[in-house]
Amino acid sequence: MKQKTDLLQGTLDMLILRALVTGPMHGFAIMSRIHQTSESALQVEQGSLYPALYRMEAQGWIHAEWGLSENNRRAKYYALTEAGRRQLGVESENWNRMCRAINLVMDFPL
Amino acid sequence: MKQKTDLLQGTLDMLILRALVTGPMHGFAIMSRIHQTSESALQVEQGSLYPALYRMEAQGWIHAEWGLSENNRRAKYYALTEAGRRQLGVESENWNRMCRAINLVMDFPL
DNA sequence: TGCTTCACCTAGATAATCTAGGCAAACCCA
DNA sequence: TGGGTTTGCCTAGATTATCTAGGTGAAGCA
Repeated sequence: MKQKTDLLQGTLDMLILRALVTGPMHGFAIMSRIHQTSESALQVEQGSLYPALYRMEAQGWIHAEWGLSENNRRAKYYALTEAGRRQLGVESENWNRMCRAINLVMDFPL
Repeated sequence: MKQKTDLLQGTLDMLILRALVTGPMHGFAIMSRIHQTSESALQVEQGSLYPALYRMEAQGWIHAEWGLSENNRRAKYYALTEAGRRQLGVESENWNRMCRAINLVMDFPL
């Protein structure tokens, strides 16, 4: 049985980029942010998050820097780059297009 | 580079089930139907469609029967079962929940 | 001292979809 | 009659994203 918290594939990068628009955050905070703003409907697993952050840093969409968290623990802060901001635009548009297309099919008159 | 026609993973079964609500159809027709009703935004590949149809028949969501197409060619007609109709409800609800959740994150105030 | 929470990391499994082929019959046209 | 195009079905293997299930270490608290 699938978990209801499974993400739609292809949306994780977009969600992370979107979370970072408000400013640099560390991985753990990104996780909680997505969980909270989605009203607990979305739960990103750590095993998905960290590889994604790596991928995205390699792509140049985000930039990492070690720092200290609010709780005085070492944490890696990720910040959106210019390329990341552009990528967010692309993915966001793509998402809207897909959403619309699927809803066209779903709402097609019987 | 990803094709813009790539489907969001997890939505294919739902789209097929939805297409069949209007009545039994063969695979080829399901493909065109989805393409048309989505205004060409969605393009299901045959290599995705047929395995999906098999999966879904094994699950008991659809029932297949050989027949003749409008063009007088042999074609396998798929019909929605009762279980398939229920499944469509489940997946449709799930899709709406996910959509809403993602949009909550995307539209979160800065 | 020991438990819990925060925070990061990774290997391997899982599963959905796509790529890229192939087959056969019907129709059309020369 | 023969060849090309369209219709329609099928499959093996690659790709890729995400999850599962483990792990580490340091901070804070009792």
